[in-house]
Amino acid sequence: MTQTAPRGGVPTHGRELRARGQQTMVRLLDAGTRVFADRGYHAARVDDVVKAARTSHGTFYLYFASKEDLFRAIAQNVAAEMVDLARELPSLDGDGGRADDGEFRAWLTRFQALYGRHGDFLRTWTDAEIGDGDLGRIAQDLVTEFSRQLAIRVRAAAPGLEPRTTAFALVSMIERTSYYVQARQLRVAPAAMLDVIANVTRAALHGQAAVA
Amino acid sequence: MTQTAPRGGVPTHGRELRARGQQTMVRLLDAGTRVFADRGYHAARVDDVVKAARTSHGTFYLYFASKEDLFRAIAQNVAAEMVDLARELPSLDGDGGRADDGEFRAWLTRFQALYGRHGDFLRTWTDAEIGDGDLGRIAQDLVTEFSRQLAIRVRAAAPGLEPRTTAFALVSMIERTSYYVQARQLRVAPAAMLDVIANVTRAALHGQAAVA
Amino acid sequence: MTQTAPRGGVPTHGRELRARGQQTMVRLLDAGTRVFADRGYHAARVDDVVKAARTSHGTFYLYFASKEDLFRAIAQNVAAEMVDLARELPSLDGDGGRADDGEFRAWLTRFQALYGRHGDFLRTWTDAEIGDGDLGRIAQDLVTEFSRQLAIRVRAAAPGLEPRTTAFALVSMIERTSYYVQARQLRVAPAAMLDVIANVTRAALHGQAAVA
Amino acid sequence: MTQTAPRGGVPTHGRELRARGQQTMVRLLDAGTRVFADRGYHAARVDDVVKAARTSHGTFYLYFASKEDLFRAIAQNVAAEMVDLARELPSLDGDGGRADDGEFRAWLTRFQALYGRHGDFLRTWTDAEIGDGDLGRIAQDLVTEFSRQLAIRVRAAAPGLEPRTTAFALVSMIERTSYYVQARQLRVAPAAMLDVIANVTRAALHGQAAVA
DNA sequence: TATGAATGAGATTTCATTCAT
DNA sequence: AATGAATGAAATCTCATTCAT
Repeated sequence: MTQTAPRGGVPTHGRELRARGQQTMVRLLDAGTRVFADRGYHAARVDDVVKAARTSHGTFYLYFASKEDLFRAIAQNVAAEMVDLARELPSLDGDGGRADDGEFRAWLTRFQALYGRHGDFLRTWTDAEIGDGDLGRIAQDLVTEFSRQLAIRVRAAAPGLEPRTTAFALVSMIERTSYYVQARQLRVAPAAMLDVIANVTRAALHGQAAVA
Repeated sequence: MTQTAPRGGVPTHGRELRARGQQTMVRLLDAGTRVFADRGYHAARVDDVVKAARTSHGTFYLYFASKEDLFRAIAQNVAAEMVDLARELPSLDGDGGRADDGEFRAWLTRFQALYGRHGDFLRTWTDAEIGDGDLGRIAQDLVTEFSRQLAIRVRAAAPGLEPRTTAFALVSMIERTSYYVQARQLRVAPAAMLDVIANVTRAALHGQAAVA
Repeated sequence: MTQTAPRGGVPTHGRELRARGQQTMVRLLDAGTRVFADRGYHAARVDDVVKAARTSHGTFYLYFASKEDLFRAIAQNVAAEMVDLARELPSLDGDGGRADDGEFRAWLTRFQALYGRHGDFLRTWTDAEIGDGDLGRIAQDLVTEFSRQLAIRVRAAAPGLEPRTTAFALVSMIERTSYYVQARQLRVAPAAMLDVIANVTRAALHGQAAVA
Repeated sequence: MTQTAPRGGVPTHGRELRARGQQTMVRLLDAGTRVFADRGYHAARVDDVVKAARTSHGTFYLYFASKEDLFRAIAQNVAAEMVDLARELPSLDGDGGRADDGEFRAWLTRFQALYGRHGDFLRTWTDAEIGDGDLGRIAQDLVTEFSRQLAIRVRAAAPGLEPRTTAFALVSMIERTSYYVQARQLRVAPAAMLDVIANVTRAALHGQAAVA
């Protein structure tokens, strides 16, 4: 409080780590992912994390400056994975037929799988985000990049549409359905959901009525 | 943003309320809505609420059993308003032309307005929800009812489609775009968003390509 | 950490207090004075203070924002008392004889008494002071005011001397001897110390050799 | 400010030190002096010390049993230097004129220089001292020896005075003014301060009024 | 019906010291 | 002789809830 001098144990952002250190850090990240997913950001205790990682409080703060810092680190990893996937969105061109549909469906499958892996964590994002600029920015960048990538495909596939807004609507649909499915808020089989998303997307871009 | 009818907010001990008590309760509900919207569920302090309501801690617990109880009361009011709106969804029939489009767009406008009023509060829902069954149920019921109402319209309008899943996808899109627009995560004019949603919906149901 | 909103329980600086509150605050100030004096600033635990005041942690933070805040409050009280005393310094004029000596010696007696009452606390000041601007300022103001008051008397009594520096040297002597006597670092009777200080002061101002 | 002769700093296990070990120990003593001076005893982190000495925690505890042990080692060195100086106090005899004044003033200059070198460290002494017998003794011994040496000179120079108490008052003045000047609590040029101290001392011993 | 005061369990974070290599 | 990693006891502070009037 009174202290302004730099803290003793500076958390590892850039510190060189030996094998043992690497291991501990991974254990903490894994434990954090699990605990945040299980309890949510606020209910998660640093104590839960260190217990899950079989280490001590002191060690935790050797690697992360705070609970928030750990969350941010995990969030960044997850966000990076998702951005990578967004960049691999296939073209949505085609004659309005099913030419490229297969690729898009394959991509949606991968998206659902990724969301399945990270969904529990992602659901806690809003919980953590409140009142914090840094975290909000990561989330916003993620949505923005997703929309941007999709907008590029929309522009190419359906020149008559306003690409940014359309992409944004589709991203919202894709993300939110995954969220709800993951959260089991509605009993819908992922495969059925995928069909519908693909159909709605095709219809939106090419005016092709979906077939059940 | 401002609460008027204290529907759902049952006083702690089931007491009958005189005029003065009514007033205090409304002040607390209003204050709670504001404070939760501003800070989120966890960051909101009971102290903030009682200060905003110009009353005391003691009084707070005369009307609500806990902070969560207050949140639930507000959430129920908001959910009820939204369910009311969901039930007024117009038919989505038509010849695939724009016959009923006007009504749907009018409804979307109302939805956006309602979301504009309650959005800040709704965004904190996830924050509060984690780890709590009771609150989760209100949210789930809301989504379920929305989907159910929309599914009814879908069944009538596009018999070839799987109504539940389709409705679910559209609800996701409508809700999430509103969320993002409200949260200003993407700069899109509400009107433009409305156009796109209406078009995507029409395309999804009637295979009519959207026109910018 | 994430929180920027004002805290719930704002400490009492200006808050109106009822009788009970007044009592509690006084109990905390008394307890703090005792505990700081006994253990020093760093070794003193908030827990010690609340135990001594027969109250709880929560209550403590209702009245003081932090341990430092409590220290500052006590320090200000003590400083104010000492400044009051400084302002009552008698004139040091005289024919070089003992005309005004009596008054000065009476004042020194009062100073020693005051230092006797607050000395244990004052000794911890340096301990607390490190790295904190606010506290340093109070201490500096105290020394400055003491020197200023004494310089006024010196200017009148011995026009040939540089008043500020001389006053400063005398204040140093007065303060430090009291400190050492209080801390029992040297076994000297307060009365003997007083004689010497009075003699040195007279000699310094009027060139009158002291008589044992 | 920089430590050279590691007098007093006994290695933890009484080991004999090779050249490399000597070097490391000196680096730690130097670093400790700097860090304690900068931050004070409590705020100084062992981590700060090892960083400043470009070594590790493990190594630190190879040379010193604890943080306090390091402080004590440094304190002993400083105290020894000051005691050496105290023993070189010149005679304060004289005919009451300025015969020996020059020597005393030269000594004061050396004192000020020494205080200038070690003052930042000395100021933290009180900070560390609280609640610890061992450290307190070093400080007490230092003051005692200073007073003793000065008392010898007083006894010779002014037989009519009570030597111990008078010496004690003068030591207090000399020490405390140096402290304040060093801490820049009052803007006084060291040279002006020296003049005043010499004058007050002469007046106290020989009843010779000071001349500005 | 209202309120100021009090509570205390529990959370985060720090850091001197020890361990294993 | 040296070191990076780990430890865990202990400290400060928070805040939903209850109490006494």
